[in-house]
Amino acid sequence: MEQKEISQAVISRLPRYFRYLGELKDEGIERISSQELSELMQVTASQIRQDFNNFGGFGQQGYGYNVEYLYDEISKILGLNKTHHLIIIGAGNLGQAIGNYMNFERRGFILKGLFDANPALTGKLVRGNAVQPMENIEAFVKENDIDIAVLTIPKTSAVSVAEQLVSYGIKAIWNFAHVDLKVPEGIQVENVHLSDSLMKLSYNINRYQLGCGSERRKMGCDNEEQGARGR
Amino acid sequence: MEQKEISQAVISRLPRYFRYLGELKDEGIERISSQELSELMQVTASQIRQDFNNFGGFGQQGYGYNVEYLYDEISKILGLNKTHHLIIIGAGNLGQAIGNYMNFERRGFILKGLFDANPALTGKLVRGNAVQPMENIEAFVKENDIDIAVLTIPKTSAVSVAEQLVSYGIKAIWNFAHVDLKVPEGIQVENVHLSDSLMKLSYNINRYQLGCGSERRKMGCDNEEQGARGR
DNA sequence: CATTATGTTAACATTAATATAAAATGAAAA
DNA sequence: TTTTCATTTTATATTAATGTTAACATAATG
Repeated sequence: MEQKEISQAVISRLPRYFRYLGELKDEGIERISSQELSELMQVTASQIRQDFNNFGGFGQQGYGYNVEYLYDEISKILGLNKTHHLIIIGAGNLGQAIGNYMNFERRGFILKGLFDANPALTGKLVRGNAVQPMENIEAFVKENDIDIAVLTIPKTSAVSVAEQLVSYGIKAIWNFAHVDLKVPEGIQVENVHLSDSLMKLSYNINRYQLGCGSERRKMGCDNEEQGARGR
Repeated sequence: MEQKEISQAVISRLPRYFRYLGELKDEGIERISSQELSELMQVTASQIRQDFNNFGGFGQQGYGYNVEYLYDEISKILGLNKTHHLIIIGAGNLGQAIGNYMNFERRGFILKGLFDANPALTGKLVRGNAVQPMENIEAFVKENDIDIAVLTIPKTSAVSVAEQLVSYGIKAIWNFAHVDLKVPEGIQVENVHLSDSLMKLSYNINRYQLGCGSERRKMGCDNEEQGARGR
């Protein structure tokens, strides 16, 4: 049957295709060619075709791609036709923000509960869910068929909490803690390291300001000063 | 001088190195070899050496890398020795969360102000900063030497607000709005598309559950049903 | 002087871009 | 109406570029 593993590079691009296709669909556009989509999204047409082809070719020669069909297929590939139940561990600012922001519901990600170690937060309502103490997690996960845990706690406790969650049967962790989690094979982790992202931005600002942006090399761009290295 | 462009793949790894080196430093570790770091970080030693070498070689043969020196160098490469002034546009849940979370201050990212179109939020204090109306942005940016704008507003207004920010002289945008911004050459944009990240997680859950995880192919893994394609 | 461990070159693997081939469309001609 | 045919546009194969890992030669250590 020869089904090859699809690279994460491709997967990472799917949500963006999905977003654009959703917009096209909303505009009532029925069909689109890789060429048109290419201009819209600023990626090469060939990459678009290659990406879609990984999953078996959704287009038709001479016609292009049917927007709605393609949208639905990508939706299935991403597993958005299934419902996921999630809980938020850490009901601080970020946890609450994510809880309240639950636009995700539309895509099948249903928030079922929030937990926090701080007793002051217990009972606080976030989008209709009362924050619970950490002790409740185990029973709650087992009783409510929870797939995904959102980790919005400080890094100091993140590793051990993640371990516990896994032992309770959680299948995936959306990790906002600034630490690398160690999980067994088969448990999915998606990291959102905000500070890493900000540092990358900082690098690019810095780099561009040194005149070494995307333009040709200029003299004096090399800002390495020769300092004592080694010890 | 032959300074080659460093790929974003490398840059993306720097913050993680930086994090590990910071931890080592805090533990009082003075030196480390690429081999040791490799085991700690679960990447190949050769990649570590290759990455560091992009910037001119921070180690010494027979010795390894001096933790503190390397930490400082990466810090400089990432531009963390410079101060950046930032403002948050959109003081909703997410904007407030980021504002409050300002651990970033330690790295030179100083929050100077928040802005929101909703008058109900005007005056609300977030980490000591009163939320201001959008009309104030222009003057504020010019008077306070603002580098970075954090965009935590709905996608409907994000594009036009980004354009305005650029016209006011902003150099970089940390974009949390779920839309692609169009900015002129030289303006840096770093996107944090949370829903994309969640969809990627969903894909991987789904994929693994079909038994097609990282293990060998199994029969019946192919869940493509042959539907009508084209129109 | 043997060992350690980097820097660097070379091999390999992956990803993206380009070129070619084939299928379907849609319009014009029979 | 049917058929032909040029055009559109995908799918596939090929080539090029990029990124990663391995190998090795060299320098410093102890």
